[in-house]
Amino acid sequence: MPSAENDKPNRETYRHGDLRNALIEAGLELARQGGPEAVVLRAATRQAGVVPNAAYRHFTDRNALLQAVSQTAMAHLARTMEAEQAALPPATDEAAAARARFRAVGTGYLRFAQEEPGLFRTAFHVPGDMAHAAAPTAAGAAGKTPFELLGAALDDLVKAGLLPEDRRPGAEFLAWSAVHGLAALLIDGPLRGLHPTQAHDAGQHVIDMIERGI
Amino acid sequence: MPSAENDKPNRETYRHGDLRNALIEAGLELARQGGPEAVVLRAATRQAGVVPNAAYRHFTDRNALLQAVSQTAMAHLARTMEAEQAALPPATDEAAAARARFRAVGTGYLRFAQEEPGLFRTAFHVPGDMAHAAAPTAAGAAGKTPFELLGAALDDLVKAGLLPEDRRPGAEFLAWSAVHGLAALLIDGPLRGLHPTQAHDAGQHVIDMIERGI
DNA sequence: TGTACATCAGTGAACGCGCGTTCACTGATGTAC
DNA sequence: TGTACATCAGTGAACGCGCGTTCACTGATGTAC
Repeated sequence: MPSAENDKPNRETYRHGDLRNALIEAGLELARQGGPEAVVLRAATRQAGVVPNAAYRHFTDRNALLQAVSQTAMAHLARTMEAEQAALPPATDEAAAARARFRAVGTGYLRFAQEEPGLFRTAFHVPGDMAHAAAPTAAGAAGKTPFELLGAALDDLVKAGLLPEDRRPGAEFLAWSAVHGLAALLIDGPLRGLHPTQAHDAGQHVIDMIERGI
Repeated sequence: MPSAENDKPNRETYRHGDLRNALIEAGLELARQGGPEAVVLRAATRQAGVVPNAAYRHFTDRNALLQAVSQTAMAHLARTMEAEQAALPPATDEAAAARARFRAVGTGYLRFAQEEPGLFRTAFHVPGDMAHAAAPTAAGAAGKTPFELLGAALDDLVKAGLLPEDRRPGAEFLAWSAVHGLAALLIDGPLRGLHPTQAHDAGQHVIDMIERGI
């Protein structure tokens, strides 16, 4: 039973065991450090302790690997957003809870963008076709997507009476634009290198604006 | 007197005449079609009808060329924003004018992003260090930057009494985030391929949100 | 429980490619006399 | 106005590199009898 990764020195057979996942994991590490361009097939196989062409047993080409890595990065983003919601202190009333959950969607999104800029950029990198921030993985069984989390939070805002029903349609794109834009400015725009505290404040201000303007 | 570009067939001397600008122009064309990654030194020299290493008479390396192209793309963005303002019909009063000018800043920004996605991405590509959307070119004498245009529009909003003075500080980052985020979603996000009309509408909605939420 | 065999994951070697960058060069241009 | 010369923009050839991808292979594994 070979361990799933880092078995370069001590693999007991020439068989890897779980190369597909090892390659995705390696790709994630590359993406973490250098974004989507850094997801290089040969580098991933190197990191998995395997010969370059071995990757072709599991991915039709480099782009297929990149796509898998991208989807995984997107899943990580969603998980971070859910974690942000899960960490919320209990709210006094349902309205306050809905509002806190909504804000956590944005805060989690921004947290991930700042803590994992390489993965964030990779998640939103478009290999051929995109929209997988919105659509769940074709291979089913994935958790909620970032877009779905945002939609649910907005629905709750309406239920709690904090957002008029007639403002609900299209609201996700307003909120998403504002938060996504700040993320971009923080990652490779003029707000790069902002102190995490200031970045957090900027995030709260943007979310304030969304709440007011939505 | 060789023409500035496309003189591959009919250059009368082996001297180019204005290679530096020709390379930037070629780089812009590459960026237009494929974004910053497409700004390949050899491709630029090819398009300029010159041998690869000739570029080194004018740029220390590939990155210096990319940076020059990026700055030019940013200038194009600013010019598009100014054009959007200049095309505004005369307003009835000063407040209406200020408001229209503010909205034109965002509309022009989004127009450029959608019409020239490759250049837009290149303008915001960070070669080493960035923030040149905010800071004027070191080599002086450039026009207003996008950031300066936005700042001026916000100042006018305050003067016209449409924005409380205490909301002015930091307002550029709120507005910028929202518009920039929409641009990103339109260019390589889930809103890609949106019909220009719908994209325009989305832009107006985002600007509405900004006006309300700022 | 033991043997024969098909499968297919990973090997080893090689390919062609375009890239950025270096070197020593040449010859058109502008300047000094 | 004409000649000698220094400058330096562009040439020509070459480099080493890492990349994605292909091919024919081998041998560990699981399955059928």
